Amino acid sequence: MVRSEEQGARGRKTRSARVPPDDELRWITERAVVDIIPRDEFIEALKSGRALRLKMGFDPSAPDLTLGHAVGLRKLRQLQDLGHTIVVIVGDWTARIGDPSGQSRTRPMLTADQVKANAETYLRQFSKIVDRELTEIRWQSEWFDEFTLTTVVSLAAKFTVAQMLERGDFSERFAARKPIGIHELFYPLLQAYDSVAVEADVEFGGTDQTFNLLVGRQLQPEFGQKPQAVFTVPLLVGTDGVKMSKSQGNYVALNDPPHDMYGKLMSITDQLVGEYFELLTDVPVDELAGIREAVERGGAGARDQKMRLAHEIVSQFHGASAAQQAEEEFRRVFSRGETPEEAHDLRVPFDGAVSIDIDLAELLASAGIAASKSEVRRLVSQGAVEANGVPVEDIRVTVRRETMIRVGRHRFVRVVDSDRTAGAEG
RNA sequence: GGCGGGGUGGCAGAGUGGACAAUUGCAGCGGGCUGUAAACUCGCCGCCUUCGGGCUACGGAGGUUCGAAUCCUCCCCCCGCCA
Repeated sequence: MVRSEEQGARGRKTRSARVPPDDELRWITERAVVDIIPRDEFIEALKSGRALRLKMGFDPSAPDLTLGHAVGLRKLRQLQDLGHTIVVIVGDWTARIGDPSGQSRTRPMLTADQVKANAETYLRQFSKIVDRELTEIRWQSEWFDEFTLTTVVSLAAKFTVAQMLERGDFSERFAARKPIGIHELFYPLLQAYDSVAVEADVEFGGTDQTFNLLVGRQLQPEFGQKPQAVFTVPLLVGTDGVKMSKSQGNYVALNDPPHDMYGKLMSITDQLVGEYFELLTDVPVDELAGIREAVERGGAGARDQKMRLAHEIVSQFHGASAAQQAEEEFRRVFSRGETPEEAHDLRVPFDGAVSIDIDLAELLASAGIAASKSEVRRLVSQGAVEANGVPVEDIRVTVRRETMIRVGRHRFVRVVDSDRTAGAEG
């Protein structure tokens, strides 16, 4: 019914947006931007004061959003604040195909329930950056469920194999005689059709999406629509300086608790600090050069810049006081080597005794702190485990209530009396 | 339809009858040094263990053998080329 008010691209009710002053316009179109196609047209559109429909899609195949996603979402937020409309596409169909970038295999089909759950988690994280209330959320199944073989074939008929081979990873695989599934060719097509379905004015994505976004731009005129502009943002590099990806474990998730997020940001390589500031904070552009220099000089100054970065970013997602706490905790544990304020409690029955002997292997493995008992033995033999600051030499240790056990650099657990805890709760 | 290549630990990729829980690289984990950076360095990296050893593993099922990731049979799966 939303659609009925806005029949067709030309008949759509035009709403207005605020026209940004020049400096803001420059921010929008230059900072954290790789390419805008066509640039001039996009800028004209922003100046026209007409509310644009800004499309961004996601596949509900993996529920965790990372700081990498935040780059594009922050851009969308900026535009949303001007009064433009964000249209989020839940890619419940494309998720079944899996974006063929990389040599990823065909993913298992997700059940409708999984998709729904993932989409919900996604949107919750999404809302940390953009205003969900003002966002139009659309599911691909709204239109693709209606598709027949006829529709599919005629859609496919609008593109050629040569056009598809323009895409880097396809042409590389083709050249290397590596397999390319026919269904993979449909990924860009379906994504492109989304743009038609929602009448997108602009589509956003990381640079790895450029090809897909352009296919949308090519397809729209076939349906009598004005071709969308294509807006690409940089891909955020992972904490270790390599491409950020979940399988590498080098990402910062938007859902990470404050101290984790803070810690991960403190562990990024120095060269990344400037980039992270530029892409993920509102720190003014003229300060960026100074930050980069400070980091380059190394030492405590570099660390301080990193702390500022961590503070800035944690504040965005968890608020200033959480950021403050995370920072204090960081200083306490890593700068001063003290034990953390908070630690996961492991409940052990003391049966009234003051101290008891426990099997660390059993305890840590069953609590999920270590992968297996063997691993605990290894850790102990390598001197990686300490109890109340004293290295543990045997997997059998004597502990008292509140004994703090440290595993490696940043895993802490506290032994508590399960009897007492139970009593206190009841 | 014809011909060929291949399925080994998170990945890549050796091994082609015993010395293989399986070379090596990457990733990961831990110690040292530091700024939870980088670089460097040392160690670990299937599970269980009373530390003697035991168990499970090289696509699946059988078989040959004192002994199989390695040989044989059947099956399943993947890939390329030609038509």
